[in-house]
Amino acid sequence: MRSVRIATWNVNSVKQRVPRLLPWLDAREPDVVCLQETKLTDDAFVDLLGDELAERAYTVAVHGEATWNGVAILSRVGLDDVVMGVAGAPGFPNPEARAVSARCGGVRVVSVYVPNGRAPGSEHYEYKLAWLASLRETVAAGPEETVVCGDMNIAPTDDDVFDPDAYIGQTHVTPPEREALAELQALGLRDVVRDRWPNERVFTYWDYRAGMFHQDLGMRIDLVLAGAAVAGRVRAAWVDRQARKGSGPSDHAPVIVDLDEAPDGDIGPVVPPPSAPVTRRGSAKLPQSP
DNA sequence: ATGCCTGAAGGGTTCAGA
Repeated sequence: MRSVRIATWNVNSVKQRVPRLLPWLDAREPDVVCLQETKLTDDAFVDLLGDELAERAYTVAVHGEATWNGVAILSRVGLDDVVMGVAGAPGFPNPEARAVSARCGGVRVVSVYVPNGRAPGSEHYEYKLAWLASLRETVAAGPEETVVCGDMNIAPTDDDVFDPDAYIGQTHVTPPEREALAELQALGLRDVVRDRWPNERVFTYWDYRAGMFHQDLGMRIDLVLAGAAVAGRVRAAWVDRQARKGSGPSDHAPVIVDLDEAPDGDIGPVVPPPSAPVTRRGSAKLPQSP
């Protein structure tokens, strides 16, 4: 099969983001797109975008609700075995639309919007940890050919925030959150963007306020976590900062990952992918996939 | 003054986000 481009993007209201989402789809031509914070019911999503997506050959799996949360997967390389939500996951207090998964192009793709946590020690924080434990249990059923994509609402390390001191006492950086993420990754999932840019300043979220994006004061909380069979195919992995610029952006940028063709028959050795293009610190130029 | 933006619901404001 041909190479596959997978992207994930917290759009912060797909209704507000239509003028950015459609041109972005046309420019980047992703084969699979995981969306988060769609903030629409399934019917409203299909009414809003069904025709536009069909014109672009995307099939859609939506799992949404009014006002908050909401996830989706768009695919033009097949969309089978769709599963809404995470089995056994807690609600707050009722179940929320925070996960949808499907088999796309031979890969089990999971689009997730992990609970925010609000304040360490709060009820919502405990909910976040419990929800992550359920996600881990579900992924554990078959991590090899799985890719978990989305807004994890956790910065994996201090290198993933602009200033660790600015986050003392905040969610997204506490040891229990990072441990929950590490336990998910311990199933064999690779953080493919960090693997590609081990020493770079890479963020995916910048607060709307106070010119945070302009100053590149952000966090890396939107991740692509790939099982071994997927991680071994990664050819490029980058953050599309262009989509955070200009008028009417989401506060998150998309993450884009290109996979080589799946090997035929035997899997063979898992070799490191060729080195990615280097972006200079402070450069306005985007890392481009080959 | 965590609410310097932004979005949603709903009503002249509040809550949520990370």
